[in-house]
Amino acid sequence: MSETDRTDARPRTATLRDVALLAGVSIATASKALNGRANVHPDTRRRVIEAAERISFTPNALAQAILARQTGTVGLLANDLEGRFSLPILMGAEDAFGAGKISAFLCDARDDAIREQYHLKALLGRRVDGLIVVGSNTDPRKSLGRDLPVPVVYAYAPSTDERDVSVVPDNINAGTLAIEHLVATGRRRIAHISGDVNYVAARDRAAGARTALEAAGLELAGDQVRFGAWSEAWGRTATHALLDQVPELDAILCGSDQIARGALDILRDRNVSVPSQVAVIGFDNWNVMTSGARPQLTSIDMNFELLGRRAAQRMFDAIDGKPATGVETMPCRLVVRGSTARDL
Amino acid sequence: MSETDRTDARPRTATLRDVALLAGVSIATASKALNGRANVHPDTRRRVIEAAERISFTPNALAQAILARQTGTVGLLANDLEGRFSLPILMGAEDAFGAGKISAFLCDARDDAIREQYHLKALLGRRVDGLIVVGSNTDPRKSLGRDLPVPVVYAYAPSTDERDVSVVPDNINAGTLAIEHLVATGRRRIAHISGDVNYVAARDRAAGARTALEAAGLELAGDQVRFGAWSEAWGRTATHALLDQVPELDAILCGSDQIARGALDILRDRNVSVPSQVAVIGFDNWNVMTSGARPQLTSIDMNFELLGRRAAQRMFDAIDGKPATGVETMPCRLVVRGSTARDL
DNA sequence: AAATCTGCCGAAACCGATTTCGTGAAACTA
DNA sequence: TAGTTTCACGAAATCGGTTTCGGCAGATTT
Repeated sequence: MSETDRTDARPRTATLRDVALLAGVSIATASKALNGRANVHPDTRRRVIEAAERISFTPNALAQAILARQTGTVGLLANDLEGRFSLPILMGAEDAFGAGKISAFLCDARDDAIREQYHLKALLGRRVDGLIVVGSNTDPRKSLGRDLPVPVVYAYAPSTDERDVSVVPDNINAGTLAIEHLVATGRRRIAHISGDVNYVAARDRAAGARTALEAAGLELAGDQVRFGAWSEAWGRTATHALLDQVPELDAILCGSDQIARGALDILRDRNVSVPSQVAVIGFDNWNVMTSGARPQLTSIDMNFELLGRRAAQRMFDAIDGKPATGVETMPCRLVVRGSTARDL
Repeated sequence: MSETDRTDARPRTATLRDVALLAGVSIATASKALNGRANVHPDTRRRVIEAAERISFTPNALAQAILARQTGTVGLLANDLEGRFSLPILMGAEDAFGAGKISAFLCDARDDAIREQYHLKALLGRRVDGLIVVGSNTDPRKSLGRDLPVPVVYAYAPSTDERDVSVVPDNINAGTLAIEHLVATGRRRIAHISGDVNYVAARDRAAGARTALEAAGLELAGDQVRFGAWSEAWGRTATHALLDQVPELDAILCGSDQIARGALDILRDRNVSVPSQVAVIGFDNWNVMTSGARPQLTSIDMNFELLGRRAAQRMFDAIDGKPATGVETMPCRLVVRGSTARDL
């Protein structure tokens, strides 16, 4: 104990050689004993294991990796500064990796192609077994290329190259889910405020909503989707205009939780009761937005953890066996709260 | 090109040996040529470099690390599921690591000691050069121990062991900054709503605020700090009670941006004008909270990136040279927006 | 007693790099 | 021309593990 006390003289980490020496066996035998290989006498094995514990030996994963040609690491190449998507995805991936034989490098390229290439190079140098690329939004993004030495899975934002593997949330389904919920709770005059029309996510959600409306024999209140920005401010602006134009509406489908927060604020300002007069629903199920709202906000959860798990799964499939191709969409999930449920 | 087309037969990654063979030199010479070592003929060097590019050779960082006894990796052991703190800290650390010679493993222990030990073991096995431990709140946390083979820096949450190195935001200073700003803008009857009193952050901010109030010769409006929860709901509840008890107040210091959002909502409900009648200020400067508020919310930024940079710095100091000890506090930063500035 | 089998162990090769040191040829000096 | 220096290069050791293969006891068979 006294020899580890000096903070300024870190002792060399124990090596297998040290274990072997201490146990009085060869390095080869020590290795076999610790890895549960056959043809080691029980007594010998016990001695080796004790020796290893005594000097708290931890096998050098680098040395193992260089032999096995597998590092047990993956690279997570993210572009969303906030980690809004990449962190849940990382969690999901970590779960999928199982008991944790795998560690993840997290890099943020900040939507900069140069930085991305840079990190890519670094990750390949570290011989990651695979890569998960997380976009900053659901718009398709440029492929990293098809001649990489490791499998790549694109999560959240699909690759533009159809031969790549992509896993994305099903925004169309999300729009449908939202409308179906509103219709099921008796709403008939439903308006739609969304974010930037240049985003595929905005258009897909709108498309899904339109389909569901048609299926229910309804028309969109206010004639058209009001595209704008992904902000509370836009939610407020649009809701004002909407209420002026369509005073009789009984539900607002909002393209994001933030837009929904804006809508809720204006409804309250104008003494429109939620949910009794008007229901409000958002997308993303971002806890910080939904739980603080008055009333709490019903939202469509994009299932990022599921997305991450699936992406990890796809990576493994590619690593050992047959790689898939194409874009796989993952279902979303309705989370009902006070802004749509009259009896909550 | 045709040989890399087959997706199901990944070619072995190029090795230095391949480069040497292709350039017609020995492995040793190839290494020297690529690393800019002396005593290599210019022509030879050129040949080697060309060969390396031809087969897009990337040196195996694992092999390098095993020799150098330095992996160029660090472990980030986080506990905040949302990544609210650990991600900015990771960014700051990445910046501090310079041109990117260093990659970071991100692990989330989810505030579970078992999981933490597990990840710790894995990271040590991968021979990280150092560890940064990020807590889920600013309360002191248990040390990982003093007999680890690598330096550890605790960020956001300090270690309970004073011999460890910790870098935390200066919550006392944050409270002072907030009050000074309110006083400087002419506020005199300032109330304080904060979060869970069990959190050191809440108490420290309150202490800093009290000091600044006394320095200005003021007393807290409403007699005492109203501790509660870190939520919008508590912000609303407390603001209601506060306005009933102290109708003449002209500023509310809120323990977090979320509490501040709640306060703003109630002020608006009760037709109290912000900032002309009452100023509101929050902590954390969480963009999603501040920018959507009406008016936009003045807040104290805890400088997480700076924190991360400093933590990384401390780690390097410990790696090569003299390790520091004790808790270092980092200054915070006032960000003025419409909720306190009459002319914004 | 000789021949065969079995179980346990260690020597050595290997992974992919870096670095030290020795060797041979060319270029210099005397 | 003989002796010395300089330069370019390669053989080999090294890092920390895993795995193959051969050898040597001791036990079993004939």
